[in-house]
Amino acid sequence: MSEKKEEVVSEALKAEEKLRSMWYILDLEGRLVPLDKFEFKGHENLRIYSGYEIEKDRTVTQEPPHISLMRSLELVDYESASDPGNFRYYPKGRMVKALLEEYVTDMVLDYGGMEVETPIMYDMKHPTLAKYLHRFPARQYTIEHDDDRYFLRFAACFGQFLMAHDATISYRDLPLRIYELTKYSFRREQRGELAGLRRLRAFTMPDVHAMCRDLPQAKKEFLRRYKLVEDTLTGIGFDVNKLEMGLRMTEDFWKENRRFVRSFVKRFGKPVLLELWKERFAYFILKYDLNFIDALDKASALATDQFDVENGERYGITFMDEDGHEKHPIILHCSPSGAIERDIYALLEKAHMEMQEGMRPMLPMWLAPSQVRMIPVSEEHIAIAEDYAKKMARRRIRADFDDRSETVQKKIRDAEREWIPYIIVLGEREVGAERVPVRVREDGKIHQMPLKELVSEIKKKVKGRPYRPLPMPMSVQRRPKFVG
RNA sequence: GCCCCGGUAGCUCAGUGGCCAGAGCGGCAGCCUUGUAAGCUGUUGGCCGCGGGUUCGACUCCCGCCCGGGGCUCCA
Repeated sequence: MSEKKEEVVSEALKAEEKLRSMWYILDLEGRLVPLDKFEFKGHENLRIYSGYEIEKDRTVTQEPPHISLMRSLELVDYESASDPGNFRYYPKGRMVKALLEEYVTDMVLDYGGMEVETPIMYDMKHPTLAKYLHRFPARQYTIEHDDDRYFLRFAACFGQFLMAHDATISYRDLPLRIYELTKYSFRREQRGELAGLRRLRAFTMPDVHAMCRDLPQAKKEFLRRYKLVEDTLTGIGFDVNKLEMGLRMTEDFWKENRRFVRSFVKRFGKPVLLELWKERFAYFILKYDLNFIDALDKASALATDQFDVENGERYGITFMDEDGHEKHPIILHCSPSGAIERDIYALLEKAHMEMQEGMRPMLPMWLAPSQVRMIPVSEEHIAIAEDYAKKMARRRIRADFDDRSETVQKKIRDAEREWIPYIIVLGEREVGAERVPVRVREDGKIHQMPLKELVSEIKKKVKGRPYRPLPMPMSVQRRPKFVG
């Protein structure tokens, strides 16, 4: 091969390959238990996450259930005209994603994050970045233009650090919290690692950094951020108690901060997988991630936070301390929800698992593309259905009406297949009636109630979450089919 | 990236080394005027993933590529 294309493989990638580390379970009593000694009974997901699974019979190797769901619900789809791992979002999917983006952003702003926006591509020759590239275990997309070579960011760190480098910061400003929702972060993952929405090459990641004065302040901030993580994941619709924590740190950090680490695990409330490194090979000395276990027993990280002791110096980020000396901050890197796409993946997988348990699969109420479907019994009732839908829309509820010339049964079936939480059939009996028959997906029963009551029930369920209007026409008749 | 499996209509899928490649769903047209998970009839619709090769003849066999899934690995 005369013109072999040199691939930029970061040193961190190579370093990781020969990394020496030890694995334990750190339990609630603060004991370090080697994996083969830990009693996993009652901690099945931790066993799966730890990779300590005894050969399970998986004769059927199947594709993750969220893949057919993301398509059949018309949320997301492959785009074969792009690079693999770059997806298209249909109107409903865009709405779900936008709501998640807004929600996570709201949470971070509440926490005190200052939202910024930075470029998505950077000069490979930039001295600071070139070094950082080699500290991050990811493959880049590169863009060449004449003699210049750029890479697409794989996280929000670059822009924020360069910004912080130029800022004048006093110790009084710390912890300094900077936030960006990267749309997108790009990582050119190995082809075989891509899987539906679980692992992409372009993804949307909220990234909050906190510049801290010293280790004690960083530890305090770290715990505050853990609350942000917990609240965000819970607010999205996850049960944090069902996630598994991976904690990684250097042996030195463990030795010097045992009490802190133990109390953190206690705070989490379950035993965690702990990886100890003999020496620091990465830019961080501690990191954790919260992992979701999907329908096929695959684990993938959602939220994460890290203690970075290297980039303050590498990027020349300084603050003026009380003693009049310039110092480098410790930087915490956190994604409170993990990638937004991955949240969608996890929500779909969760719904699938619930379906297997005999429940009707649903998205959280605030994310349901259509929350209420009005079904007129015959043509004469379309007007009332439309009227009711509009009434609800005025109360910021996503309601629509099925004005197609189909049987009531067919329309109900279709609404159920869309996972619509509430279905109301409207006919002669409902004209001028006080109450309407609401078919509630959650319990599968029909509840007679005034529209008003349904409005307040929905309001209660979506409280504190952002709102977006119906992402398509209110008339079901007037909607294209994006999939099948 | 490597190994294995797959790609046929918008969707799900059947099919054969050779006459015009099939079904269901969907779309469209008409009928029906519907009461809590699929009403009836008709009709439309296919570079059989792309390129090359073998062959009298390829959707079918071979090679390469692209796309998807699984495994290895890895992460948000």
